[in-house]
Amino acid sequence: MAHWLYKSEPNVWSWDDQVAKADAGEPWNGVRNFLARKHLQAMKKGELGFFYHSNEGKEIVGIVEVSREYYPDPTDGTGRFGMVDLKAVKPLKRPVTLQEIKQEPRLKDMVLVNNSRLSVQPVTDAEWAVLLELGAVSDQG
DNA sequence: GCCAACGTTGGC
DNA sequence: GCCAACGTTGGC
Repeated sequence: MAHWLYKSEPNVWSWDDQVAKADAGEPWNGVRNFLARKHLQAMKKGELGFFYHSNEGKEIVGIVEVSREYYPDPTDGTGRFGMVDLKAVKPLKRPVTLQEIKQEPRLKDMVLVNNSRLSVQPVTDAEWAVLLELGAVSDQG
């Protein structure tokens, strides 16, 4: 099962906003980048990802799950882009900061480190495990 | 607030 | 199909 990472500016859409939606979930609209779209299209319902706060916080704060697979994004007038729905699963027991990630040798190849501008990123199984460890979360597969 | 990096657009 | 210009992102 693939894993993902979603970036959001907390003053626009924060982890707390996501949690408030509970099982209803929230459309992850607004992606206008072809590589990010490719990742959205590859997602399967039930796959897990990290929720990352960019600009403010600069840390991974929670885990989300794909609750609806790729479908058209009504906010895109060109009709080229789509989105998935995400629902909050659980917060990390302790947030993992970008600084920590950069200092961890096992995470040196993370997309977050090497292509920080990509808003939807794949996370490898190995990276996923390390981040769960740093976030003090043990029971996610 | 600055600026480097990068993706997209559009003219040729 | 190239590439310069432009806009945006996001760390600092």
